[in-house]
Amino acid sequence: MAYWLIKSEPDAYSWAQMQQDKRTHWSGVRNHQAAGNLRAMKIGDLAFFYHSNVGKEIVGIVEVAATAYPDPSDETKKFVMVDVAYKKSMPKPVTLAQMKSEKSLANLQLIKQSRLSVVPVRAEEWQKIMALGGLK
DNA sequence: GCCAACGTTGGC
DNA sequence: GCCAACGTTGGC
Repeated sequence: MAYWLIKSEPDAYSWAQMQQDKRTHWSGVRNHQAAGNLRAMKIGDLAFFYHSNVGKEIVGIVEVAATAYPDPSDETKKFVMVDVAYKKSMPKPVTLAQMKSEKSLANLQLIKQSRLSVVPVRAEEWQKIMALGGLK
């Protein structure tokens, strides 16, 4: 099983909305590298839900519920989307500042490539962030 | 095919 | 509001 981190601006689609919807189409990705990550997702993979711009923190966890399929909102037919389902909220949101101050998270793709909206997370990074967020 | 100009994302 | 990073577009 793989781990990921997906970003959303809360003004566009917030965690509160995700909790309400329970499941949503993760559409609108228009970057080939991010799309490649979407294609690599498997059912049951977990992803952190990160609020970019406003908040700049990981607020929850979602589970991949459908693997990549064509994004109908993309006229070029090149991009895909996945479905994700609400899993749980972070008892304590983990901020970007917190992650940057952790030496063990120095290689986070989120930090190294801040503009990418779908990034992989290593297992050890996942565990570390879970602990920071008050889970397990 | 190169590269300058421009647009977008996202942190500060 | 500014700026760095980086992707895309279009002229040549």
